[in-house]
Amino acid sequence: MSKREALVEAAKSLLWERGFHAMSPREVLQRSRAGQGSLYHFFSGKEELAAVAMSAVAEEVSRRIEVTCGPGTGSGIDRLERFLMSDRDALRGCRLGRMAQDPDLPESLRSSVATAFERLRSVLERAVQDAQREGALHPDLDASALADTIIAVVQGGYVLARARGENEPMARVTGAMSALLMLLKPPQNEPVVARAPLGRPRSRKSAKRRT
Amino acid sequence: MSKREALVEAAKSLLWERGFHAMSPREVLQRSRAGQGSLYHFFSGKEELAAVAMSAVAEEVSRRIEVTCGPGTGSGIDRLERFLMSDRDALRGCRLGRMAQDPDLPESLRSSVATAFERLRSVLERAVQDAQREGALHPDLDASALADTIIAVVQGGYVLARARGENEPMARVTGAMSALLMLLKPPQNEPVVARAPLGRPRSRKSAKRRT
DNA sequence: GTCTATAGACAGATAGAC
DNA sequence: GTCTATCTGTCTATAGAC
Repeated sequence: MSKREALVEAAKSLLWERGFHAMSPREVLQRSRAGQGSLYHFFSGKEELAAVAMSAVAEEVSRRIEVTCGPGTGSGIDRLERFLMSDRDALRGCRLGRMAQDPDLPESLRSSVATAFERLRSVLERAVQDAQREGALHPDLDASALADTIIAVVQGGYVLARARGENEPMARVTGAMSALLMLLKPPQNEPVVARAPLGRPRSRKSAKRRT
Repeated sequence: MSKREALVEAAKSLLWERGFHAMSPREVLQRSRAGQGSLYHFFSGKEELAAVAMSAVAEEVSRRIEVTCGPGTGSGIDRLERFLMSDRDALRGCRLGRMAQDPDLPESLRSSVATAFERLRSVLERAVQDAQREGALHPDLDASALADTIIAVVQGGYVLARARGENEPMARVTGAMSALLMLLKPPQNEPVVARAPLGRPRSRKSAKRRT
């Protein structure tokens, strides 16, 4: 492994474990067994190294989701279920979500995180649409918004898990969300006459839109 | 306002805006117009000041939720709706959730965050139970897990909003979650004969439990 | 109680030899 | 390309005068 690769690998693990500010050149150098010279030879400084590392992480995460939950890996509802119930080390935190919450995060890293979340939403949106087509999910649901909501539940699971210092809240909320989806099968095919309206009249998109 | 109060107020705002590590004594001192002496007279150091500030924030947030969404403030479903649709400056971030994600956060601050989330869950769990009693929400749902899931959606909304650099994802996911709840009215009262089972057989609690 | 001055450690970056 | 030595700034904390 080249020194450059070693530096990026060290940066990736440190970003995950300790965040951007605590990813000091000193520690990166120790882990990668490279000297200062190498770091500043390949990169303009700490930020560029971190940006390259973050970009790699985003690509890895995106690709993995696409492979495991993309179209062709099962029914829509199965893919949603598979995503929700993936094994997660909640206390370790999400490599993407944690960065998003860092107030000091430079824009060069944030944009990678944003792109990864976009790709993830795209995969889940497709799964929701398939589930609706397959009759496993209520057709009135906004696929794009529901996809983001499923992502939000997982991200929130990380937050609650870290707050409590236990993994349990993650399984708790992903399990509940999964149960919710199971309850949301559309009305049965038999000719149903004028069932009660589904919730009060409201736009299916978010009701408020700020700025 | 005493110097001590001024220090705590400065710490509270800095924790929110910039996080724990960036809350430097230097900046706290500038904002509070106190000198180094005052800080180290009232507190053992940065960490103790931050812990006191965080505890105050947690208390404020908890109390506000209890006042606006607690029992006696409307029907269960209205209280859940009110919580989900509260005005939030998503880009500014959640004072509690952001701290939870900080890898460098000392235990003395984390525990305050944990307590606040516990109180919040308690308020929402009560609202879910009331909604179920009032026939506005499906009785099969686990009230405690659903309460945590609603919290998770909001926390995830913050993450997605910050990742994208826009407020919009917050309204998007809270709106979608709200719509989901509206679809989850229990089966109508009319004697329904043998409707299809609600989702596949599964425990209502989280399906997996780690550790 | 509150202040200023200063210590000691480490951050991020540069210089220059090999 | 890779190294070591060094620079400058900031961090958290302490000292000691008023």
